[in-house]
Amino acid sequence: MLEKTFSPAAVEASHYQRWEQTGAFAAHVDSNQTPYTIMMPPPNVTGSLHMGHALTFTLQDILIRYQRMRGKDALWQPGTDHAGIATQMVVERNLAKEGVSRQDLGREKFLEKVWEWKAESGGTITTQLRRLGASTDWARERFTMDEGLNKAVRKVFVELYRQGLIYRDKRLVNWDPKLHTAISDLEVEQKEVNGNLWHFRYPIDGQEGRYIVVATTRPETMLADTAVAVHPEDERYKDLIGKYVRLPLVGRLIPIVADDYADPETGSGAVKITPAHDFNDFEVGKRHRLPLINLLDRDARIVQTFEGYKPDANGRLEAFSEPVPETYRGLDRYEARKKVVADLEALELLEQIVPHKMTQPHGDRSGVVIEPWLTDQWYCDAATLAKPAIEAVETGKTVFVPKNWENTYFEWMRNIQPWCISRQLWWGHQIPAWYDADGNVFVAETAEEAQALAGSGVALTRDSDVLDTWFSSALWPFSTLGWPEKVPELDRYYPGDVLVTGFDIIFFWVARMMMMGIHFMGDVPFKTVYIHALVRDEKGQKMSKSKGNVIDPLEVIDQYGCDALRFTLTAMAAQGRDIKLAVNRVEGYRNFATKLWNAARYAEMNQVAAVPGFDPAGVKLTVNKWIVGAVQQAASRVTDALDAYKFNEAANGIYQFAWNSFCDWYLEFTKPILNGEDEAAKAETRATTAWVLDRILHLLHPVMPFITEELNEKLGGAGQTLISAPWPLPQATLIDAAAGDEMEWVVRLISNIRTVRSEMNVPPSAQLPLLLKGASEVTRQRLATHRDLILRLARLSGVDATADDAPKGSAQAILDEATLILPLADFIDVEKEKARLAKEIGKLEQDIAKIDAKLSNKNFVDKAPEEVIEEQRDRRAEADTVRAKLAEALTRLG
RNA sequence: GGGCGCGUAGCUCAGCGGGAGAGCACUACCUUGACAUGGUAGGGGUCACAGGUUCAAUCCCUGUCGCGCCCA
Repeated sequence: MLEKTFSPAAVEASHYQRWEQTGAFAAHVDSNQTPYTIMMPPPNVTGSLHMGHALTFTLQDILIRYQRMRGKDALWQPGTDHAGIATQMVVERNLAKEGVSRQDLGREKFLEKVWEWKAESGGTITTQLRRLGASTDWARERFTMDEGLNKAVRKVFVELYRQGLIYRDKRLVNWDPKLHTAISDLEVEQKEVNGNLWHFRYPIDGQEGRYIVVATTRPETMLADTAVAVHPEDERYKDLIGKYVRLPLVGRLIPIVADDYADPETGSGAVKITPAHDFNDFEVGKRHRLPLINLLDRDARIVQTFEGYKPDANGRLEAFSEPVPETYRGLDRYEARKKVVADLEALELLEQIVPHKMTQPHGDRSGVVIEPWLTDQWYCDAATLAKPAIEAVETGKTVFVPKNWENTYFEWMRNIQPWCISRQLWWGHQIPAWYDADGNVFVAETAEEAQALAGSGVALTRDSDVLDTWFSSALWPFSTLGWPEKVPELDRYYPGDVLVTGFDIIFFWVARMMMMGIHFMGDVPFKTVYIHALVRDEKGQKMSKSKGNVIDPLEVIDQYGCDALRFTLTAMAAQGRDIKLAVNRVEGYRNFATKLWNAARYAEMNQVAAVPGFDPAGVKLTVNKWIVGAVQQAASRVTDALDAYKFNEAANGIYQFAWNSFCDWYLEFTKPILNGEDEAAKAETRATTAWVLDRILHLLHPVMPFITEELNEKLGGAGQTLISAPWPLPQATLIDAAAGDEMEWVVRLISNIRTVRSEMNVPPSAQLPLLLKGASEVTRQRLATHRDLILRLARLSGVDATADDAPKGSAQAILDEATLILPLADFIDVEKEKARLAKEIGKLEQDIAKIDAKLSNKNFVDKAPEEVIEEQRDRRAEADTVRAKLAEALTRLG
């Protein structure tokens, strides 16, 4: 006997363990079944499960469980990402508690510490994934720093280098002065801040007393100015183009150049150019072949000596150096700013300070202001790799769902910049490049090969930098399968079927997997990209620790059960809309689990048990034919929804069937049968009930795996675990339309009587007789068939057809051709019943008037399709019949 | 500034050319032999606003207002 309520905590762990131990999650590379692959976006190894994970992994798990039940050889490839900066920071923070820095340890010892940390704490997220019910093939779990994946990374790097798609370049990068590494554009967050535009007077060389005013948001960079730019059409400055300025504080002579970049509307219209410290200025510098002067060190402090680079006629850079005015050396960038402003003011070269709103780049990990900085870095020629990746989406080889995300993808891919792939970190894939004493570079997969390239005896030093974490993530769809080894998994599981992820990662990851997958595998990495929503709090705000509005999925699971959380996220996962999650929604769906549990409990109490060999096509009773057909409709709704990634429709489809059809009506309909004497009918009904319940468990299993598996086991489910059971495909032949009509009529009859009773305040305990006037033969037949359940559910003492008019003091209602008469003189308040009928009639008259307006419109009758006109006529006739009968009933009340 | 999306019942959201829907909340009644984490019935919406297309617009188009996100 089942307990009165379902206790998720008691069964979740044991079912999960059993699934995992019996190999239910495993893909079978030798199987004859069609493969179905989902590559799990590897969560950050430092991470712990948040609501966004809960959503994305629930949806992936639903797809995998569904396709597994459809008979596919399902591979859900799990793993974690080594997350370069994040992991290095975590380990450094731990070391700092012992007063040790990574520099104290040295690279090798530090990396040992990272691996130690990974062994101890790196399993947090995968343990939590198990609590979510994720049915991934754990035996195949990979880590982006695995030896195998490292091999893939080295091979890819070397091949791209040899193809000229990876190169070393001196360019401006986004430099994080706190973490001491370059970061990619995507790791930079633009934030609006209140700043100033400082207007400075720069003296024109050779024209005593004449100045040009430049406006800047970053005064300190003036020390490294190498030009002033004005717009070529700007009348104010036309005569100054080609002249020189004597840079204050430094004394450097710099040209005034004409460039469209100078906006006559902004500031003074003249802009100082610092090519080594601003991305726009860098481009201006290139156009005018200006020298680049580096002003800052890796901490964003003023250098001791300016390092300059002067382009020659071929654009090659030639190094030079210049002294830095002594008083600025070693100053932090903000101290330098104050001093520059103060010094210029003292020289009466500060014209004005205008408050100015601007956007400032911040490192997404460190939070500090990012410095554009001139360094040597490795770049990947993303523009070339992007071309076939764009084409693959244009031609539909890869499809985005919902489709509008293609725009985001195209927008970024068509304007893609060179991808800076080197990072000045220790934790990550070290770049497979070696240098000789002269700085010549040798790129090879191993030190031995590099040595061979350089020639024996040449002393080589390996590049100390590592690759951007996303470089290894980009290979995930094939590196996890064993590439570059030629293993059967590659043929079988590549390309994957669908990638499920949030839109925030389209650039970081989806785009890069597309580029690498197509380049190295010759095919797209996945056929579909399903982009789901972000989970927000109930007010629509992003969940964040600082706001304190975080809902912890594990706490929700503890409180309401994993199934309730999964169902909630699924039911709210409508395409194209963020999920605003409120805990009371979870409670509501927990109640659904309870409802299902109790339906099963009821079934058990009534000796309902699966009948081997039960044939749903062979049932005789109308009520059973009806529910068998309704199961098909539910199965079809759920199946179609899952195939179209409409997760919310799938959840609602099974919810409505289980609760509103099966529990609310079928179980109530069949109570008189189960309590009756007809043994054949009882047996058929028990068998049908067991079968329907079993179908519900199947259809619900992908969304609510635990309760369904538990009930399947408790009810004896044919000795098979649900996770491995076949999916209930809808069978149209099992739908009996006549049975459907008949039971729907019964539902309407009962609902009608209940409404009248309720509105007339008839006590629920009172049993009333029902008379039907004008009932057709079909209606009489139906009445006879379902007499018992109608009496029970409508709380009637009897039901009979009659030819007589309603007795005095009757309440009346209309059901198709028949008038329902409830003689309730003892209860009825005639005035109230009159009012009730009048209200009904009023509603119908409004409907009729609306339809009449349409039908009398000549344009409508001429132009609307015939079936629409016909439908309106039918609706009018029906409404009019009911209205007439109600009017008659009203008259009879006197 | 460019792009994407959203404004439908008190709340959270489906629907998307021909009868306004769900869950939660609310009101009334009900401890009826599965379930009060329940049952039955009910109230509640000029589908943001203004134009246009159409026989017909919550739905398509244009604009306005408000909100969110992404990119510069």
